[in-house]
Formats: sequence, structure tokens, C-alpha cells
Amino acid sequence: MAVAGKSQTKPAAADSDPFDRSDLKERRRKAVIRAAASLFSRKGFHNTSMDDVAAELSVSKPTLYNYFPTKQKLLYEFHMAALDDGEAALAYAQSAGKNGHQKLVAMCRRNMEDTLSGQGPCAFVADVDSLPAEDRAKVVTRRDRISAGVRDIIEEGNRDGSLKKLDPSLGTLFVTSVLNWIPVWYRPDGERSPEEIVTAFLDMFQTGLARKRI
Amino acid sequence: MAVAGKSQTKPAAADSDPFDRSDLKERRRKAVIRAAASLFSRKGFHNTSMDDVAAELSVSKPTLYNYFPTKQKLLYEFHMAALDDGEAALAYAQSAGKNGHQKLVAMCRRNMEDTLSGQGPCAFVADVDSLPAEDRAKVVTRRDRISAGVRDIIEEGNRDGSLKKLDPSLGTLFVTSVLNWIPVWYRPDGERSPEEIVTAFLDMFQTGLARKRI
DNA sequence: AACTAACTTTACTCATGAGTCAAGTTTCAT
DNA sequence: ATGAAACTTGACTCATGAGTAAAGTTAGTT
Repeated sequence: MAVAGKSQTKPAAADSDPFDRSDLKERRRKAVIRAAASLFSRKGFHNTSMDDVAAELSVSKPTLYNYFPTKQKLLYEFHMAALDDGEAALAYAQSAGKNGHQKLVAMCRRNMEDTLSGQGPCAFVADVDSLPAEDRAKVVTRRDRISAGVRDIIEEGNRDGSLKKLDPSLGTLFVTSVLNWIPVWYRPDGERSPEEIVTAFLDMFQTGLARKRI
Repeated sequence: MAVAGKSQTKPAAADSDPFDRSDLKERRRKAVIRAAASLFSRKGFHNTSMDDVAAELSVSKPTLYNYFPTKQKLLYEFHMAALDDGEAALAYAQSAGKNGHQKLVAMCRRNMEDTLSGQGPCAFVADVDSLPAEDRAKVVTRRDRISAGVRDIIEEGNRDGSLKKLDPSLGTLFVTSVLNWIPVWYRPDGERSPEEIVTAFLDMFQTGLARKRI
């Protein structure tokens, strides 16, 4: 802590009153998540020690354990956040689109915006295999449900004619590949703005890369 | 080793004469790679111990170290194989296509076929962050060159009119997302054949998912 | 001021897993 | 058969890093 103030709280989010002590614990928990997300996405889950996370926050390791019981639960948190995001995007799509095509676009746009905002969940490929069996099962189940939701949308577009006839499962894989890979390469300080990325990707999702046939 | 034969060689590949001892060392090295690839892709690099790899081959851990100096060099091997694949696909594209569009399709087809054959490199997302700095640098350099190659192809298609006008960097990311994610989800015993996958994906790359405008 | 509850830290423990060593074992040439 | 080279193994070492215990510190209360 640089400055000696009367009520010195942790670094804290810029968007919360640092003098408000009421939800201190919750805000510190969030800070741990942010620090871990940053490190995990840069170096990977296994190449980041809890000491690293602690150092990032200028705090000691045991302090972290006041907010998370295990390192794996921290990882679990990221999985859950990512899944929340996916589900939210699907729910939004249902209300925002009138046919399969519109719903698919809405879902992709929403998901990309969440991912690119950084505000959203986390910016790294969550490592399912490092979760304890029970948590992994929960993640896989939710994940499958989300895939099924995307597939339903594609099937709907398939029926109502707004999307071309194609294997809905492969269409889902195609779309989720692109969405899932974004956290791998996206850097907020990169050359392309989130808006540019979203626009370009939505265009490619819809009409591909080939020259339009008139 | 189940059966007591006079010349008992390791499990060995089905496509090589197990009585030929000339290149035994090289074939065993390959066997180690195959075993590791299988485990790494199923459980991840960090969740697989060298003892696991040894057990998969019914061999002891020190034996592995006759074929690889460190676990990280084993990982490096996979990276190199994947990069070889990417470069081969690019080189092939140059000879197989007359314009940007054709080259892009050739490159994608070739890369997917390599990945899906399983014969090719490896079926897991190679973890760059776990490589020692020097090896990581080599991988990143080659990787960047491959990306640049894809971008060149898209730019060519951009100029010659065979591809639509779009940001070549974002086009590259879009395409490589899909290609890179395949090893994550593909299982040889899955419902879709490699041919189906290649066909469907090439179609989506070219004209997207939306209904064609007549 | 004195007390308490909450939080933080230093200094551990302990399991895991990479890599090694020295002692077998097998293969092949003479 | 015998000796040497190559290969394999059980039994280690040693570093790393997750998680903990107990003592110390701080904030807020009476």
C-alpha cells in the first residue's frame, strides 16, 4: 500500500467506494479472481502458483485461503463464470431473435461482447481436466447443455429457412470453435477493437470468406 | 509382454515388421510419442506424469529417458509436429491453388485432413507456456510465420477478387480458430467421419451459415 | 485503555512428480 | 560359452508448490 491513509482498503475495483467496508470480503474475493484470471490467462493454470497470485496482490498466500478453499475451486469459479456467460447469451438470443438466423447472430454477438469486454468472466481457456471429478462433471453437463442450445438454434434456422441446410452438430462446433478461441488470442491492447472483431466475425459466420455471388 | 517369443519387441506399430531390429530405437521413440500424445490429449500435459506414460507402455520411467531427455522435450516434439503440419499445408496450398480462394481452401482441407487422420501430429492443444523459454521462442516464431502465410493467402484472395474484402488478420484468426480447435473436440470414434467434417467445415468457411441469397 | 473478532503473516508440513544412479538383464559378436 | 554393449529397472534424490498452524496485527467496541 503506497499511501498511508486512515482507512486503507485493498487496491479494489475502481468502480466501488473504497471507504465502504460493508462488502469488503466480497470485493476482496473479486480481486483475487481478477488477479488469478490475469495470471492464469498469461501463464496457464499449472504454471501459476498460489504464491504468484498472492504476490500479484501484494499479499501472502494464506490470505488467499480466506477467500477460496483450494486452488481448484478458484479454477471452478472461472468455469462457472464462463458457463454463466454462455447461458446468458443463449437466453438473450431467444428473446432477441425471431428466427434461427437472428438468434444465432444474437447469441454470437452477445457471447463475443462478453468475452471481449474483459469485464465478463475470464480470459483463458479453462482447463477442465484439472478439476476434481465432481466439479468436472458439473462443468461438462452445463457445457453440453449450452452446446445443445446452440444446436437447437441452428436446427430452428434449418427448418425456418433462415440458415442453410447443414449438420447442426458440425455447425455448432464450427461456431463454438471461433467463440472459444477468442480468449486464447485476444489482448485488450491489440490492434483491433472489440467492435471491429465482432463485426468481422459476425459477417464471416453468416456469409463466409468467399466473394459473394453477386 | 504377454506372449513369450524368441524375439520380443515392444508393442510396435502395426505397419512395421516387428522382427526388423535395425531401427528399433527410432520405432520405440515413436511409440513413446504415440503413448504420450494419447495421454496428453486425454488428460492434459500437466495431469499426465512420466510414470503414466511409462505405464501406458508397460515400461519403467527411466526407460523413457533413453528416448527423451526431459518431459518438456517430449512436449516440444508435439509442437514441432503440429508446426510441420501447418507449414506443409501452406506449401501445399501454394501449389494446389490458382487464386487466394483456392489456396485458402486447399490449405484448410490439407490441415484438417492431417489433424483428423490422427496419423499426423498430435491430438491435443499444445501448451506453449509449459515450454522452457528458448523452445517457446522457437515455437512462437514458427507459429507467427504460419499465421503470416495464411494472411498472405487471404490478402491475395482479397486482391484477386476471389475472396471478399475483409480484414486479413481477422480472417486468419477466424480460420485458425476452427482449425486449432478441432484437436480439442475430435474423437476418432465420434459420430461424424473426417470426410463429413472436412466437407461441412470447408462449406462454412466459404459461404457461412446463412441461407444463400439465391 | 482494554478487549475481542477478524484478518494477515511467518514458518512450517507433506505429497507429488521429474529426473538419476547403480545394479541387473538381454542381445549379439566372437 | 563368454564378454561387451545396449537397454531396462527398482530405489532413490530433490525441487516445487498446495495447504496449514499458530502467533501477530489491526479495526472496531465498550
